[in-house]
Amino acid sequence: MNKIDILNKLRSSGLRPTKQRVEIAKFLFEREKTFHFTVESLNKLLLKKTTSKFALATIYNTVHAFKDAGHLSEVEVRGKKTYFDTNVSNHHHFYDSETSELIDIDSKDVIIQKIPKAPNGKKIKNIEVFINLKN
Amino acid sequence: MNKIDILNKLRSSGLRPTKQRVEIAKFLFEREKTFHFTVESLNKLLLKKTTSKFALATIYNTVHAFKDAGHLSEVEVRGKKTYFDTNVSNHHHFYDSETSELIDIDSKDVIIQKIPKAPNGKKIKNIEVFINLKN
DNA sequence: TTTTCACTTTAGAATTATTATAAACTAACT
DNA sequence: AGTTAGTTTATAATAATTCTAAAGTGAAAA
Repeated sequence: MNKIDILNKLRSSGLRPTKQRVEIAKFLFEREKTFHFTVESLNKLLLKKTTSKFALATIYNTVHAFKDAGHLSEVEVRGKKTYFDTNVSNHHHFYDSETSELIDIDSKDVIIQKIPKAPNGKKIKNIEVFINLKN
Repeated sequence: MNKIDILNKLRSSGLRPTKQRVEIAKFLFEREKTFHFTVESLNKLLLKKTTSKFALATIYNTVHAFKDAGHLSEVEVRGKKTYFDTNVSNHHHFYDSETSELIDIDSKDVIIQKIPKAPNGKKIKNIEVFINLKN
């Protein structure tokens, strides 16, 4: 994903391409593999890998803006931290609480044969399968 | 579940049956249906339904002691709050984000046909299926 | 190009959920 | 009843996140 793509990605989601957003977008989306991070870890990485300065609130704002625009998905893990995932396709997760590591599971690799029907008047929005690991 | 059962439940899990624990246990376990709550909601309910006073920290301590003893299970939901569930059997959940309501799904009602094998050296501890609802 | 202005960033304060602390209290063994 | 280890309590501390108000900046209009 090159600079033009990044700018288009931002503009097409109604996000003004500011210096910070472009830097963060480049850092997040110019990579081959999917990437999991917390706001805290992203902050540290940006400090190390870029020359710009970022207020923590800006990182929160930007990450949530990307999430709302569908460029990131949010994964909540037992225990405080919220992770974000550059993989926005429908998929599931392993969670290794030893290492606090989140690992993608392709949706093809999980087949659910039977689910209950939604309560009256409700519909199913999505199904998340979360596989907790131990050693 | 009567008073004797409550006392046994506490004692058998190494919990000294203090006034607060007995009150909380009665409130949580003397009911037919499973019950979902947050520490905050439990605090409000205890204020309303009992005459004792409870420090918030006591509610946290007690709920976690019950959890550690296997009398409650913990369910984490996208968005800050941690819920507890008096249903400690293996089961799954609907989550209705409109009403912030958590609804049990019997494990019989979910059949998973295929899951990936755990990463190298890891084992699967448990699988949580979380069905998000919309209107 | 310059001006303008709504959208952004920033630093720091505020909020929220939870945990830690240390003193006062109490269940239960002697 | 006396002792003690486990408990409760109020309060402070912590951690993640959101809010605020001022300063800054894309980009549309002049």
